[in-house]
Amino acid sequence: MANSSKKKATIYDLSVLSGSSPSTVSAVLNGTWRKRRIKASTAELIQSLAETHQYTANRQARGLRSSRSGLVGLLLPVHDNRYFSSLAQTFEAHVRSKGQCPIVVSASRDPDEERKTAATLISYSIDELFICGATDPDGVHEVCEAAGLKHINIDLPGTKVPSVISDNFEGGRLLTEAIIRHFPADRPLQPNDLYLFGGRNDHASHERIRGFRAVKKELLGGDPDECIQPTGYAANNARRAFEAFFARHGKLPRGLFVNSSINFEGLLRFMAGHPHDNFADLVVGCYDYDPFASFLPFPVIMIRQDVEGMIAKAFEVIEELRPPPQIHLVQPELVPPRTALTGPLDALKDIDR
Amino acid sequence: MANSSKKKATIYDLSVLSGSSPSTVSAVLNGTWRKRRIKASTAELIQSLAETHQYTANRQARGLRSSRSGLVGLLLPVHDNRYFSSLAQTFEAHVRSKGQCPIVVSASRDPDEERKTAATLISYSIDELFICGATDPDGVHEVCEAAGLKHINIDLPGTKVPSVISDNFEGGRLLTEAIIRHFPADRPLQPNDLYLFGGRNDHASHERIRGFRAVKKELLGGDPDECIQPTGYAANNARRAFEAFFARHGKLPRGLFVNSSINFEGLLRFMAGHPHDNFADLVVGCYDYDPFASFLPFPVIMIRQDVEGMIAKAFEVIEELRPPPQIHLVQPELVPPRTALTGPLDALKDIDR
DNA sequence: AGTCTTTGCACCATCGATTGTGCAAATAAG
DNA sequence: CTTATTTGCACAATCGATGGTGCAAAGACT
Repeated sequence: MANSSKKKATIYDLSVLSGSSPSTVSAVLNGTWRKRRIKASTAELIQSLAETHQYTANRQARGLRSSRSGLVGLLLPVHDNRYFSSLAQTFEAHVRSKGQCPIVVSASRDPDEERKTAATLISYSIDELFICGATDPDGVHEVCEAAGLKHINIDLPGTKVPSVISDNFEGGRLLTEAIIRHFPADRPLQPNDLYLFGGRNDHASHERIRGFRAVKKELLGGDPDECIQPTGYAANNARRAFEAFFARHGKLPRGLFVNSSINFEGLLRFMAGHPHDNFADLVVGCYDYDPFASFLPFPVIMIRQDVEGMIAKAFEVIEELRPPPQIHLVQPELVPPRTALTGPLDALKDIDR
Repeated sequence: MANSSKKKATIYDLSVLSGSSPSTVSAVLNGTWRKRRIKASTAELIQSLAETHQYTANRQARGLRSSRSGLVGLLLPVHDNRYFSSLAQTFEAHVRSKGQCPIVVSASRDPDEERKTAATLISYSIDELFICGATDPDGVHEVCEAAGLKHINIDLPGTKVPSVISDNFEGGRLLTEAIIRHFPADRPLQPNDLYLFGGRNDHASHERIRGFRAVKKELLGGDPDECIQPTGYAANNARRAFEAFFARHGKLPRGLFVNSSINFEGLLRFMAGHPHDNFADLVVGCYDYDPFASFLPFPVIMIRQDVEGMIAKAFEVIEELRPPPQIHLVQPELVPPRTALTGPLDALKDIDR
């Protein structure tokens, strides 16, 4: 409460204290002082003053002048999901390692909110925007383009700038094949036993479904259309779809391809209301990885997307000068049942104990 | 590419276009124009110009002048965790509903990084900071205090400003009692059968442990010290602790109180390496809720913290003038096995299909 | 000693919005 | 028709940092 009082020190304060001009102080504190031929002793004086007075630059002022902010944005569909939150975690680490400040915001898969959110971020002069899982990536692109903001798509592709996404076709194939092969040869799956639930009208779902159908036709020799049940990315929609199926058939399909952990939660909600033994012969493949889901009391085969790989690739591509609007595929990984993989949190050192 | 070209429109552009002064334009666009007695027709003209030229205010300039930014910060330990990410999700909705912009950042439970991160946020002139699960809340407080920034603690309490946290003592009691009562009367739990794994040297763990020990002594009549095994909030530490126990006793305790889903993941990692039948008689209580964990092939009793309640309370308290540094307890909820609860995502409308 | 070069720094405009103040023109009051 | 009031807006300082430019003093060189 004494001297280092209420208001933050500015270069003007330090200018008075050091007897130098504000511009000299600025140059010293932003590192350009050698280029400006400031004497080392002057620099040291100012730096020590800055230290004792706890100077930190006002980023709004700096950003206003330089029209950069040091902020890097990540636009997510939602936070509350292990896939997206691990993307956020990994993204943050990358941004921080470049000395910038991550700003993670969600837009609920609403195209309108996506654009508005992007506009808000732009009004803070963010330096780059990573558009992740957007429902309308090209709509967000327009907004960014108009502001001259560098941006890139992740998870769901757009057509105007590069996109880094999972190889959903291959992942869909892998998962479908694993589900089918998980059934013993003496009780093989029939084409009508294997359903895909979840997903919506987006690129990822389309590709996964394409992979699903291709493998199904190849291995089971049939692929009825009704086996595809898109439900959107909402747990309760998925639950209703399972209820509807159950109402019609008195059971679930023996093999389930569940498109995303959110839809899998819908399956849980269904299960909570039905006796256990309905699921004795069930094999679930889920396009997403969750360690707890992997240990459920029926075989759960999962796909883990390569979050670290996607983020790394995205940072690599966004640094390029004028990258073509190309799709970069990153291979996902098949995870057998009862597998506990490590994640981004394992990279953190644990502090006490 | 035509006229609405590369650079963003400013009040000066609109000033020229409208024939008014920049200050008039500013007043019209920030809503203070009535107070400034601007003619309605002038305001309408400027507003329509702003519309057609897609004007959005430069927030850095506004923030510089007004020393407010419209940014509200949330400092998290980590993103990649359902508890914290649902806090983020809920926080975001609250901030957005107030017309401000949420900025969610994690600091890895590192006290030093917590302070640095807070300082960074402050340099962007954020308006408020919610300090969630900080290892050193009072350290962050110093930084905020020095900058005159309103702040509040969530999840882990500090001593300088109000804190909104779960009633961990009560939650610990509830969970412990539920674990004990889950065992049939003919094979009751012995004091040596019930262990607590996980947590660290923080307020939450202390309180949960206090609740655990109180109930244990009360219901089981004993409470050996070795039954408390703090492992930090790291999955691999927890795994090692389970391995160590198993090496000594050839089995796990029949009853497990697992302090957080992160530690529960450590249990999964342990389980992945051991045959299934080691867990036939196991009951797990976990201080955290995860829908998938709730359906694991052994009874899992969970605690769900009232995320919505905590966030709402925190926003309520932070708006008060000079709130005393008091702890506000929010009651958590006991979740029986095989329960699929809804979460913040269920509030979102699903767009297509 | 005189000229040229280098060193070291100060000055000032600038980024875009906000806001206190001042002052004409329009209107009302007498 | 004159004075008082209200209306409607422009002016200019300000927030804090940046970076181009200019210029005096110190040093090098002939």
